[in-house]
Amino acid sequence: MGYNVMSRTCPSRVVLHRIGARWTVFVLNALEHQPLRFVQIKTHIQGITPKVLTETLRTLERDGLIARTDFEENPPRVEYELTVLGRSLLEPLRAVRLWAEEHVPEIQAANAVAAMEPDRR
Amino acid sequence: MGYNVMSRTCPSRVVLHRIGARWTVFVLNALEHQPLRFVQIKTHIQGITPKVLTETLRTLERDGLIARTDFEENPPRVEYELTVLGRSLLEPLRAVRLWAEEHVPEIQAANAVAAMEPDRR
DNA sequence: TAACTCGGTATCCAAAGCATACCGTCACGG
DNA sequence: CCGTGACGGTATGCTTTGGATACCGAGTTA
Repeated sequence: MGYNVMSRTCPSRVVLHRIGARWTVFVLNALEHQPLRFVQIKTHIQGITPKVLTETLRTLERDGLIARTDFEENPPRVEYELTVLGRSLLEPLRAVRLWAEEHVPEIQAANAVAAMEPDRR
Repeated sequence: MGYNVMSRTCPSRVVLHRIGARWTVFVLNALEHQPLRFVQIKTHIQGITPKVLTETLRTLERDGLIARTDFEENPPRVEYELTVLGRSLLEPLRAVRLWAEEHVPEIQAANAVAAMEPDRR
């Protein structure tokens, strides 16, 4: 398959940029074990604002990674869940997340060292 | 290890956001096989602007993922290469990149479907 | 009828990213 | 000795994305 993320016009470039979008990883991870409602996702991912969460969810839905179900009840109930496609992305992303959680000390150490070095200009 | 990316204050959150930064994946991938010079990286990653590349390189250097060597020659020669830490991130990231390259058609199809649906409001 | 819940918008501001032009140093060719 | 070019970036100005906070509409409950 002739896709190559390094090419400026390659569609895989777009896809990779989308995955890298600030909150994608967090949302997909939040939905790993069960469908969740808007407020539940927002609570789970501490610090995300409703506007950004809405945008992220819409994008993921358009890309076919999550499905949105509006039960049209009242008070409103809307659930988001991973699609098969979205679930297939979980494993690669989990590896990255685990790497992040494992290597925090090394990165903090590197930052500490860099902070005491004279600025390069 | 008590790190959890979902916590607002957790350092792993910062690390994960940094990995997800727009160009990190591309730069690390570019350096996979050998050290490269600034212009080589810029050529390899089509479409990145020099300003953004500079910022990305500085951040990666601060985080200890790449090393910068200035040979102080003339014309200037500066090489960037992965550190051991940076190299350890390659494998998780490669999985994500491959996923992106593999699932382009599905995502394009999902977008095509979404484009013909009436707007939800 | 007033308060509450939920799933968002509206508004405004800050930060990140992009396009383009330009710079300083030195080597080299003429 | 002067112009040209390579390299590794900066400078500038703009657009896009992200963030904080307030608010809304519908229906249910008290």
